Amino acid sequence: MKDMDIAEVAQATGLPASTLRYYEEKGLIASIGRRGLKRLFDPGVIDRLALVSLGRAAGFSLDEIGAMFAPDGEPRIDRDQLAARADALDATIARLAAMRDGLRHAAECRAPSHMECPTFRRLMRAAASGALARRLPSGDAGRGSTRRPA
Amino acid sequence: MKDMDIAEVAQATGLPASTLRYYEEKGLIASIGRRGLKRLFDPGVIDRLALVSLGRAAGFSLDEIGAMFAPDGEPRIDRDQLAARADALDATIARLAAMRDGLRHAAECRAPSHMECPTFRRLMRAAASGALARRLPSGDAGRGSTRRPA
DNA sequence: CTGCCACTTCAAGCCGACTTGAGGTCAAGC
DNA sequence: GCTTGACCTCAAGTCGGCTTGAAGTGGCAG
Repeated sequence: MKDMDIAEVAQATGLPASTLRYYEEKGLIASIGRRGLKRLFDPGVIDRLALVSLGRAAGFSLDEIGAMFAPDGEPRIDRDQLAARADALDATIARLAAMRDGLRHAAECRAPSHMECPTFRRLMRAAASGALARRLPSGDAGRGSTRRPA
Repeated sequence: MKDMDIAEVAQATGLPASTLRYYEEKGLIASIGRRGLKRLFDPGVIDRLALVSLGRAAGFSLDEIGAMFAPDGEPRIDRDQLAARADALDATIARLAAMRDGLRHAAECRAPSHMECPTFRRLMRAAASGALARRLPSGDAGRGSTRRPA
């Protein structure tokens, strides 16, 4: 197999063509040329896209993923960065596990109202204190969501 | 303490006044009146906001949270809904744990390049297949993010 | 009574990751 | 040679959860 057009890459990866164009624009992938207007991709782009998907699944932003490819191409991925992300995931997991346990208890609790269940109230207090607040793994790219330092 | 103005509620909850206005607009909280233009809140709003924070931490959207308060006020929360969310969290946790293990391994792996580490490659394949894709707990409010059924 | 400033409203902006739509190009098949 | 339709570009829209900014109001200290 030689080079692929965008439809073939889309087919192979399951990603819509619009996403592939967007990724190219962001510099995450590169086409090797054109036939007329049409982009031609090297089959290696498939692996590259798998790497992008992995990065996304791990919670990295597209910009962060872009930074992981050395400007000249190869996937220079920092092991410290991976370890940091793993730690962040651990923290997230702990947070989610606490929520899950609390919810599970509240779902099964026989108190007439949730407000009368001590576990539920404890959970509420934790949430109000911000201890359970939704913060994405790390990266901290300051979206409109998470609370500001006040 | 009688009723509170918006600054006091903000102070007590750590939420910015703009957020409180936004929540009121969405029907998540209600002011009990005005002094001039200024909103007055019943101190009970603090608990209500704790509940909202809890819902957010559990991954519910503001609309879903709004639906959990019966239109007439009280927090009628469906236990099935809580159980479902707990299950969803379990699935998310499993996914994140898999990622964490994979990242940790890749970070420690002595292969000269990540591409030569079988564990890393397995992870890449899983990500490419969509098995690790970021899908929010449930709710499925169809944001632009998660992949469409094709 | 006056000035101040904390509050108000309303519309618009922002973030990330894409999607969508209008309008254009061109390689290939008939 | 002509049509077809898959591809192209570029701008704008989407989604949720807020924030921000301009312009207005009015309770309360002095």
